[in-house]
Amino acid sequence: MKTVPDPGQAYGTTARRVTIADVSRDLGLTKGTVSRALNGHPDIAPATRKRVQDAATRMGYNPLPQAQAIRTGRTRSLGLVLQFSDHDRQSPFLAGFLSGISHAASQENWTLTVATSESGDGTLEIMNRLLSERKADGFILPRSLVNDRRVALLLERDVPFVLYGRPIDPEGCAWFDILGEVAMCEAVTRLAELGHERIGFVNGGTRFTYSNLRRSGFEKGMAEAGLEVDPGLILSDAVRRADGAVAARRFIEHPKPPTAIIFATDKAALGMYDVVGDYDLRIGREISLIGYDGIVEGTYVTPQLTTFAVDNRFAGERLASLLIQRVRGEAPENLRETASVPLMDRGSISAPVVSSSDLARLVADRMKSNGSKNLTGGK
Amino acid sequence: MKTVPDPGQAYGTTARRVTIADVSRDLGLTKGTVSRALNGHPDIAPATRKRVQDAATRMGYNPLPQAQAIRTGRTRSLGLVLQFSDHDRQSPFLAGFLSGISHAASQENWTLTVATSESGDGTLEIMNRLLSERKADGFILPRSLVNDRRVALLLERDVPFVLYGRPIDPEGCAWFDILGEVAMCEAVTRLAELGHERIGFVNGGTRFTYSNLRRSGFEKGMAEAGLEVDPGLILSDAVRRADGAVAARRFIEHPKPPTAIIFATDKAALGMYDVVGDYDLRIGREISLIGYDGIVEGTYVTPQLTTFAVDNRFAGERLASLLIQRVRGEAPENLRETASVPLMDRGSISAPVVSSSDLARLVADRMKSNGSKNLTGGK
DNA sequence: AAAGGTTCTGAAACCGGTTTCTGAAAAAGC
DNA sequence: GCTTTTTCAGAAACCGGTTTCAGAACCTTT
Repeated sequence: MKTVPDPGQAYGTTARRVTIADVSRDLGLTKGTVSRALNGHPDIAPATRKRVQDAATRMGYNPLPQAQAIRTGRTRSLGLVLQFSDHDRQSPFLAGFLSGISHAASQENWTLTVATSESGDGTLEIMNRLLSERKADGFILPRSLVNDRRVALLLERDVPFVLYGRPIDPEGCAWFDILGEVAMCEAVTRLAELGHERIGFVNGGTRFTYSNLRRSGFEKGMAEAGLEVDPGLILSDAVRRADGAVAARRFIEHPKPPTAIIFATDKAALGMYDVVGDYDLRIGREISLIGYDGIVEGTYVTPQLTTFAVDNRFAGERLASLLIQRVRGEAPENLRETASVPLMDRGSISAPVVSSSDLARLVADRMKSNGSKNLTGGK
Repeated sequence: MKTVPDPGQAYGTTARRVTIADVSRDLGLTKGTVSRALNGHPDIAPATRKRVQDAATRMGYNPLPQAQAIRTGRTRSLGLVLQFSDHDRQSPFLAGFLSGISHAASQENWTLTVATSESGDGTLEIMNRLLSERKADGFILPRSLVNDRRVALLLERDVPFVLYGRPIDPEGCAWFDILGEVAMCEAVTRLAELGHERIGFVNGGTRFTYSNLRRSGFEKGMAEAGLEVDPGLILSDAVRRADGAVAARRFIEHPKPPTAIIFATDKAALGMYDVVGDYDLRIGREISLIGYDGIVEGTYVTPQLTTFAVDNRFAGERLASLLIQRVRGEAPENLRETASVPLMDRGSISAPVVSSSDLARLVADRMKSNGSKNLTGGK
């Protein structure tokens, strides 16, 4: 016959954990009274509550989350489902984000359950599983989508959640977000101050809610600087490095090329480094470049990428804190925060050294002399 | 008075989950019998077991992990405590690693609990907390250390764990590891075939068990190639980019400089790109360079870094699978796996274009003409 | 001073499982 | 054919909590 380890000390020599029965016995009260005292029920006399709390502290009592969960349905754990599409398999932002979440969660004695998926359906499926197994009391949803099925699912099932990124429809949603539109506006202002007049904008994925915001920020900046927005100098859906490279070529070969380009994501911005060599252009000289995200790869290129340094650790902390409040019953309307993000000039912008028309001439000459495509770069 | 939601449908309109009582009622058996049947107890008749299993499947019954946990102490979740030292706050390997773990865990209906810490003490503390709250049945320990207090703790408490990286003392340990020593050996062989004779080695952190292995692999490769190991061409404890930069300078300014350098980590290797310009040297021409890890940053430098492409997703999958087996009772001796790692030549190596002595002359000339330090690079 | 309200704690059921203990029926032994 | 053993399912306790319900003791009110 199998010997079954005493679950109280499932792990070898570990001291048996102190249970609510121990506390109640010690005080001469019943389990129920102790439970109600610790959980703040109003029908416990203040003096009794104090006695119980003191005893719990003294005896080192901590309720076992699982035991609570079977009755309450709550286990004090945050759910995070990361969706790695084929591209961004490597999200360097993760480490900071996770440590932010985990840090804030620890403060309140919560934990973090992480799952990953490869598709939207997979994400919904795994969320359902985590819910049915009660492995998550609520979810942090990274990257708000324009049409976000996660939100639909969670709203319908009345499960708490917090978005990283503002949703289209705020109804029932709590969120933390970074003011990307302010950043984009500031980027334009900065470039305009340097003397740029033709500024291109390469937006990110239109399925994300951030892209509309960033675009409007760009347009606001242009308006404030008194510059005209040329629709031909706006592209979108560039999320990968290769996308950025393609966009960069489009702009560089434009009849009236921009002297500065703003990218809504660093990854796309980095694609530009892959192609400028083909045109004998230097970033931060003939053509200026501003990204957004602050990923570390931006420090490996020359000149380093000027960008907005998003603090993902902070974002993680705030999201975790907001979600915990949400699970505890706070209304979503009271759980909405935004933060600004600082511009970090690392050398990829400068005052324009050539005008747009001179730039066009330079490029034309270069392309003629190059003839066929012994060009590097591209995908 | 607070209305308390029926825990069976804690989340709004969700259908009530089917419990073991539902199944037993349906079959006309008792809860105990159903439980024993599903858990493979030998005292259940095969026919009965089949009936129960079929009914469970048909009715969509899944036991609630928390309810099981309070008796068994197991909750089917893997623990992962990530320790981010001040440096490597950004570990790009994370995404793949996590998705590997999570994927393998999902297969078996397990989940992953992630926590982070900033120090060794913090790591032990959070592991203790996760254990006492039964949020983890066992742990995946990234980065085996020479003196690993996590292992000591878990062995003492008899908690299952799996190491990423072979430990010094195998007693009681299960692990997955990549044969870094074979890689280092192969790196030497490759460089020797190209004609290099003076090869430098910049090792990683000596607190990690991998560093001894990689160094011995380097030495084995040198011996096989019939090359002499110059102790002056071996450095260690280079883990950050800046460390790599310092090491690179040391080697370049060596009286008999190496024509090729092998770094035990990509991050350190990338530091070399920051300094070669100061000496008018070109990587992949006057000086060859091989890294190890396969981090994406290696593709942003020119020429791209030749390195060993570690498959962290695969590692995560194996580790999760091994840990699950370990929790289920398999002996650690049977849970030890290693894998090899392919060399990925992306352009930072070539046959030597100058000899070591010519290289020394080049560097000397350059440094003379440079005089004071208007050098970039450094920290 | 009696009636009616409050306040607070105990007792017991409950959550969804697992495990122990017991005994009836079936199989095996002689 | 009767005893002994084995097989297998039921009954009930248990895990560590939470929640409901009932009632004693104390306050008000009239």
